[in-house]
Parts: sequence; structure tokens; C-alpha cells
Amino acid sequence: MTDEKVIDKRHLRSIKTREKLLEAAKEVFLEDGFHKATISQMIKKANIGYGTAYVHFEGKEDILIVLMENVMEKFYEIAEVSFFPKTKKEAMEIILEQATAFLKMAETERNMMQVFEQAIGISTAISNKWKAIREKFIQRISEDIAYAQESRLARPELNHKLAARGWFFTNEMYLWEIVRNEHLDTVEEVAKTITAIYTRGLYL
Amino acid sequence: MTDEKVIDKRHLRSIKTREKLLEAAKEVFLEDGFHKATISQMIKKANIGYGTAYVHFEGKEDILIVLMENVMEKFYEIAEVSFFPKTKKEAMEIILEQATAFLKMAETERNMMQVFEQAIGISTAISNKWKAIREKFIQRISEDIAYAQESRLARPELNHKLAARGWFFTNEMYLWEIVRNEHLDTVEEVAKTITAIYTRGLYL
DNA sequence: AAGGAAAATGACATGATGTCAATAATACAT
DNA sequence: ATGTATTATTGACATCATGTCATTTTCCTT
Repeated sequence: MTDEKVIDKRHLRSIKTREKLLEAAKEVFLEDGFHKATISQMIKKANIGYGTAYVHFEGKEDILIVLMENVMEKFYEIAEVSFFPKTKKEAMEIILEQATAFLKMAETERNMMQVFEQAIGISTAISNKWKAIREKFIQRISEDIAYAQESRLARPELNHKLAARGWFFTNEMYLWEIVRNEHLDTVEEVAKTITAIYTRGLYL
Repeated sequence: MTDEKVIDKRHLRSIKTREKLLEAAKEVFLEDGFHKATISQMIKKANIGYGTAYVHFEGKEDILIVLMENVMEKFYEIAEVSFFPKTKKEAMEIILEQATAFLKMAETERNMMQVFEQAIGISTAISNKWKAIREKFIQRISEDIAYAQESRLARPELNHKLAARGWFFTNEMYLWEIVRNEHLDTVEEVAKTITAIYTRGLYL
């Protein structure tokens, strides 16, 4: 809590340097993408010495992971939505809302997500961060389906884990399409269509 | 046809060099993945001079694209399956078969697909190759849905293009999971589950 | 004010890329 | 056959990014 006030001047300098670097790194990443971005560009923009970057971070990957933390936090929040529908209609509404919120992230955080997408393909560490988010969602959806099956709302013969993955995958791929700006339809239209098929396919 | 017989000796040498390089490149890619693989390793393995690689190809990307051509061809073949179902049941069968064939590719071509997946994240050229395959499938599925809607087999109120994308996305993501060996369920089980939800959701 | 510790620095070693002028191998004309 | 033109191959080189580390700078403590 009050720890932050006991910071001495040189620790403060360290923190400021770190911040300068992170800010510069963000600009460079957004401008050039993960692959083309270099440490040299970042330290130049931040007005610090080359080696300094390696004092604070292990490399590009490490920097991006820190920069992505906000965004990842938001994804985790969306995954936490509670799900206790009483009827099929209610289930559909909750699912539609969650899918919409998820896809909206692509629009809100488009720029950083573009960098992130590229980084996922290159860096194992970053790929694992995204995998964790994915598994969190799938785990959650899986539980939701199991709940719906117990409540006799959803078809009991379907493997709920496989169904959950399949549903998340549709959402995820649309997310990346929107991130890449490759999609002309509105988020609402997309969410409506995929939710309609999924819920009619899964629910009784 | 008979063109190949009219090759003179030095053209033949050129072709053999190219082949040697491709073969070596494949080994290196499979061993180290796209990102870590270097031209130096390849020319060493192929016993040719460094510059020679750049005579035949523009770089790593270019080489991988050539190596992937077989595999890509197979995807295009799967996308071409004809679709004129008379009943819902018949539609389900065709769709199940196609999904299974698609996912089986992940197992059959796992090694090269692993390299390919990494390359998609790094190289624009390769990413575009995959996008072309994806759009081919989506285009085809889209037409199939439209046909089913006209035949009063599928629900007419759904946007067939959005539905097609969503369906393909589930398939594609499962494909990559299988490629990465991250999936324990059988291809058949996966195909059965996702097809069941999709067809029940889409068809009347 | 001196000495010690934390933070910052940039020169360096390493390794990858793509280019290009030079060289080797082959074809062709006489 | 021999000389010349054409095509294929080569590896040294310029360039650029990375990560390390011995050194320097800045700040804290006593």
C-alpha cells in the first residue's frame, strides 16, 4: 500500500527509466509490429543507453508481455461472467452478451492486439500467455455447458469440452479478423449469427 | 509434356542444385522450425555455396512456400467436394465427412504444418497463402449454405457468409490444435461433436 | 566527504541477411 | 578443336540486430 512512498531517489530513477522505455517500446511496436521492432529503436526513442534495456527486461518479448498486461486483464474479466440461466432464452442472452463483449475487445484494443497477434506466432512466451487466456475461457464455457446439461437445457449427449472449444474457436477467429480489420460486418451482427447457430445447436 | 527431356546439362545442374537445397531446407525447417532455421544451415546441409541459395530463392519464406505446395494442393482438393444434399441427414453426412477429411490433414501433415503455422505468424507472404486457402473454404461453405437455404433445408434468416466463416473457424482452430499435438480426443470425435452442433444450429 | 551499492552505459563478440564482382561450367559457332 | 558467349555458382563483404559485461555515473549511508 504505502510502500510506494518509501522509494528512494535512485529507485525512482530506475522506475522512470523503465517507464520511459515501456512508453517508447509501445510506440515502436505500434509503428513497426513485433517482428520489425528493435531494441535499438526503443532505447533511442526513450533516450537511454543500449544496455539499459537489458537491465529492465530480458528482451522484446518480455517488454511486450508487460505492455499487454492491461489488455489481458480485461479478457480475464470477460471470462468471469456468471452463468446461471433458467431458460434457453436466458442462456442465449447471456451467451450473446459475452460473445459481443469478447469481440468488442478487438475493436477497443485493436492496435495492441495486432502487435500481440504477430508476437504469438514468433514468441513462445507470448504464445503461452494467450493460450492461458484461451484455456481460461474454454474451461469456463465448458463448465457453463455442463451446468446447462444438468439443468436439462442443453443436449446431454454432446461432449461439453469439445463443444466449448469449438464455440470459443469461432469467437477467437472472429476476434483476430476484426483485429486485422478484415471484417466489414458489425460486431453485433457477427455475434448474433454465431450465437444463434451455437445455441440452437446445443440447447434443447 | 516432353519439355523435360530437352533440358541441357547446365540447366539440369541448376535443377539438381535447387532440389538439393529444397531437401536440405525441409530437414532444417522440420528440425528447428521456421524462425530458428537459417539459410546457412541449409546451404551447409546441401553442400552448396551461400550465395547459391539466393539465386534460386528470395529467402526462407520463398523456400517454405515451395515446400508447402503439395500440402496446399491437398487442402484445395478437400475444399472442392461437391455438395447437393436432398435432406438434412444427407447434408450432415457430407459435412461430417468433409470436416473429418480436413482435420485428418493435421495428422497426416503434422510436421510441415507445424512449420507452416509458425511461418504464418512471421511472414506476410506465407500468411497470405494460408489466407487464400481459408477464403477458398469459406467461399465454398458459403455457397453450400446458400444452396441449402434455397432448398429449404437450412434456416433462411441466417447470414450465410457469417455462418460459413464461423463454421470454418472452428474447424481451422481444431486443425491447429491437432497440428500442435495438443489434442487427445480423436479426429472423429471432434468432427462428430462440432458437426452435430453446427448442423442442428443451421438446418431446419 | 568517503566509500559502497545500485543503475546506466556503450563497445564488443556473435551470428544472420542479402548483394555482387569474380570464377567455373557448359553451350555454341566457326 | 578452339574461342566466345551464356549461365550457374561462389564466398567475401557490408549491414544490422542481439545480448553481455567491464566500466562509469549517480545516489545513499555513515
